Amino acid sequence: MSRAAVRSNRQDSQSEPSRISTDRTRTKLLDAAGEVFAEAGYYDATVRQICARAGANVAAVNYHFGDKLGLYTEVLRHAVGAVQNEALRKALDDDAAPEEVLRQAIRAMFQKMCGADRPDLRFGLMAHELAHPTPAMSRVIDEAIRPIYNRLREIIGTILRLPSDNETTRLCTISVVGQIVHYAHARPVLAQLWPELTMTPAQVDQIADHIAAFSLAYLHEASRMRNNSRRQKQRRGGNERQSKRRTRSKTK
Amino acid sequence: MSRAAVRSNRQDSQSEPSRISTDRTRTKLLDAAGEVFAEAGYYDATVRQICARAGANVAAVNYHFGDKLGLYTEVLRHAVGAVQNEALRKALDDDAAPEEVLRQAIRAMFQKMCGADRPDLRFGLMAHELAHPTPAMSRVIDEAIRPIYNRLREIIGTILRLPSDNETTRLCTISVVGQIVHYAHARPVLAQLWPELTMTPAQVDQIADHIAAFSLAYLHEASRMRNNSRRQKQRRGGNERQSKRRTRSKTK
DNA sequence: ACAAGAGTCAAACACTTGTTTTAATCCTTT
DNA sequence: AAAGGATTAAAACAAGTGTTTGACTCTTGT
Repeated sequence: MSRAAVRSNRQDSQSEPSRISTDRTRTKLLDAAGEVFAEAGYYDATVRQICARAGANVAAVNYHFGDKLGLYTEVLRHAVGAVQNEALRKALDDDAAPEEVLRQAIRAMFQKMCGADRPDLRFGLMAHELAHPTPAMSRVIDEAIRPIYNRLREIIGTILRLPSDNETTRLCTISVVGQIVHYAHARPVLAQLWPELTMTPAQVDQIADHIAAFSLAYLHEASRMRNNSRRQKQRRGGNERQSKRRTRSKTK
Repeated sequence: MSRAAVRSNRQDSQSEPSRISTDRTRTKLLDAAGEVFAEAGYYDATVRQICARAGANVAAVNYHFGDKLGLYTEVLRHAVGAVQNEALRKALDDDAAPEEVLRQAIRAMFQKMCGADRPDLRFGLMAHELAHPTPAMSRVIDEAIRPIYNRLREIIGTILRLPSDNETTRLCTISVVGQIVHYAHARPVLAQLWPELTMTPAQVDQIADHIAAFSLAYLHEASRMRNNSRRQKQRRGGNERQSKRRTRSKTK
């Protein structure tokens, strides 16, 4: 207990030049744990499984990280810090039309979560944290989930012509990510309900596009309605076509 | 082992009038297991927890049901068979406009999954099975999930003017239930992202209505587009305005 | 060179899980 | 009332978990 505690506090003095030595098993442990945690989640992952993949002894986890949760926490720090720039980040920071940004963001998130290629660490952790929160849930949310959620709210708020902290904006954001996450969560169930759902790369793109189209229908409709009512209020006769009365009556 | 096997086969001769005796602990076990399984899911639920709530001995589970999975299977059979008629069933069998049926169905499902009142057994099992499938997944899907899924496809297909086994119909159905299930799955995460999400009865209704409106926007738009293109194809010059070019180009 | 400490390893520990055993109790039938 | 199977109860079992221990290297600073 004492040695482990001392060792796990070593990160505080990481700037010391004295310890340039091995640390190889620590790194291998971190890599293996990232994979296993992303695949199986915190609870189903076992330290023996992680150590086997890392080629290390069972005691290594406790020696280097104190305990299993310490390892998980450290994996988190690395995962969030390292992979900050990815396809999603690029899509989110693009300054194209907000509709196109949203479409690309949905595509990126969906591929990361459901794609055949090795699952992204962040999204693997996110998915499992959603289904089965760990003692580190707060950190996962604040460092991995909330930034994405906030950026999505900005994009969706722009399309809706509403502030990003508006209630409708929030509900729509949850609707969008809910659709995405559902495929990741319920994949085996959906596969049995609909065997043709094989998640080939082409199908992944197709589903992502569907989610985007499905969501944009409401976002555009709501934006249009808001625009109309505001224009109606201001009584500015304009050349803008307001042939959307039909749409509104149908929606009511 | 032998006695347990014999005992668990007793259900085959349930029509015999000879065994009207106790069976009380068996029933209490079944009730307690239903609650615990619906709350915690198959894996997190422990037989000791179930037996404690039922006031029975640990060995009772294995004596009456063979093993934990046998108990779970039996809980399933009772849950599906008993509660076949509920609010959702009423909503799904209503013959109002399909939009209204869908709205009510969403409301009923959402309340069952996220409402404050005691969670419905079926939906509790469904939710956990989605997140963490058990060896009985096939049965849960076939007996609890697939009927609802098929009925939803019929309703949504009607609105879309598409057959219920059409691909778009299936994708839309998954989008609808994905939104619903997401609130059940990710409740703690959503609560931390948005503390005002307290899931009061009023808020539950509000969210359900949002999901319905969000989904109906696309369903109506797609139905409208299909209608227009078909009319366009038939070359019947009409008074119908086809100012939907804008909508379509935006969707592409 | 050599003592001190960092790092590793096999083994064991403490605990929880589902399951089984063995004996005691209950209840029906004769 | 007695017999005998059905049911319960306490305890132990076997396997899996995270964790700790203590001996064994190997490097390192003096």
